[in-house]
Amino acid sequence: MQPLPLPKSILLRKPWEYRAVYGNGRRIRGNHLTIIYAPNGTDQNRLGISIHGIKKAVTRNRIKRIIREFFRSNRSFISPSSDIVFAVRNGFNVDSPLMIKKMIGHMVRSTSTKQSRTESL
RNA sequence: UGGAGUGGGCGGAUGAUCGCUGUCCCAAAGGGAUGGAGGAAAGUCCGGACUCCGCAGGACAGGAUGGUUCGUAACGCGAACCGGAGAAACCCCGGGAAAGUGCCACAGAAAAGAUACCGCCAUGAUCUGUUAUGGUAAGGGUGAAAUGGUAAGGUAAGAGCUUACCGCUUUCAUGGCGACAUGAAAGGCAUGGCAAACCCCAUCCGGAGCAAGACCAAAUAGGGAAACAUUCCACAUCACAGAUGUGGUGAAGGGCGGUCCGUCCAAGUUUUCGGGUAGGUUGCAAGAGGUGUUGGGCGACCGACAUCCCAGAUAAAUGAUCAUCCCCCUGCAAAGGGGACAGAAUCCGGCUUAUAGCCCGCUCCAGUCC
RNA sequence: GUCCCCAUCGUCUAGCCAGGUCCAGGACACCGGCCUUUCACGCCGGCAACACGAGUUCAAAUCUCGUUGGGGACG
Repeated sequence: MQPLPLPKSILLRKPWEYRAVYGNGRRIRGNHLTIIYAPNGTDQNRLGISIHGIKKAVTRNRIKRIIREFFRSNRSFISPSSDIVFAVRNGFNVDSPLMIKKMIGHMVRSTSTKQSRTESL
């Protein structure tokens, strides 16, 4: 394994940063999960996580850690460098990084094919 | 052996790689060392520490607690004991209803110092079916609850009317720090229930809470002050609306307009001051601390000595993968699946609630054998 | 994080403080009937709820404790 650090400088932390992504971003919808991303002009992706409606602190922390772990190992899964927000809603029951990797891979692939189709048309 | 009750403990382990984070060291990027969730971190139900505000002293109001004695910084917590209830252990309950007010639906005669529905008894009347008056509260009936209980005597029938025992009340004696227990005497029954109804008694409590509080401090708007500017200011004169003269200062912004003039609009510009927002620093972790030995105490707990430092994040760190082992389930095996409840946010002592599985101790009941 | 409040038919609510006549009342909605040529209006009837679990009490929507859910204040 090569080192894949995840410092705090590439995490979204302030409310206005999240608002900017929500305002200008494109959305990919999944099962109780929406990925919103907007190009940020830097040379790397930045990560934000928003969890709604999950009351147990244990599950909330678990989801946050899994998403961070996925992002750490797949830093550039969206091609132009963007600010990416994972918006999780109640009912999200993914419990391992492998599951989320499959899920997000599926989501990204379907949207990219759709985009390429629309572009070809 | 089976069942029941109750108390305590554990809450998967080790290693590797990649990440996050606190502290320390080398220090220019960066590197190294070391630490990194719980018994409930939860609910926020109590009690404190800490911080700010308030405060002569006292009383009232309001709130909380409620057998006794200890323990504790304190508590609504804990320990031991007392009483009640109860096959047993255990669990549970705990001031006052003979200070006052209030309530006790329906049913019932009557729901608290008032009385008699069915009854029982006596006397009178009588058409022999009953009826009037009086006595009585043993029995029946109502109800969640009915005016001491049982037995004997007694009586017209009955009744603490009398007696014995039990209960109750009062007084005394003995034991105990005390709650209370035991014994004796007297009274002759007075005292229904509800205080998680108002209330009375005793004790305790000032209010807010780390988003407390302290410090540093952008941008924008607004506030105070000063300077400058505005057909302005100061002084003098006049016929006092205003004009003139002298001196000072300065001719700045926007709209109409080709430009000047003109006209309309706005009140500004600069400096500085303090409050203070975003943001940052601090409070912020050595403590009513843990562990071991030992002394005191029935125990909760307290003392002495030694030793250890054991999370401090801030859109908020403790994670992922792999390997080996442990426990449980399925399976002949190989193998597969699973390992609860749950995540620190100023810190402690409790309570309550959630919790797969496992381990240990004590008590009671039943059965079998000796 | 700290501190508060609330929960009753499908909806809005009364009753709770002072427990009993409450298997819980009213309005709108819904269903059925009457009226009308029909609809509406009106009249009559029906359906339907005390968040959950313990406790106190003879008796709990009401009093006490806990749980769950919902909402609010503090930067």
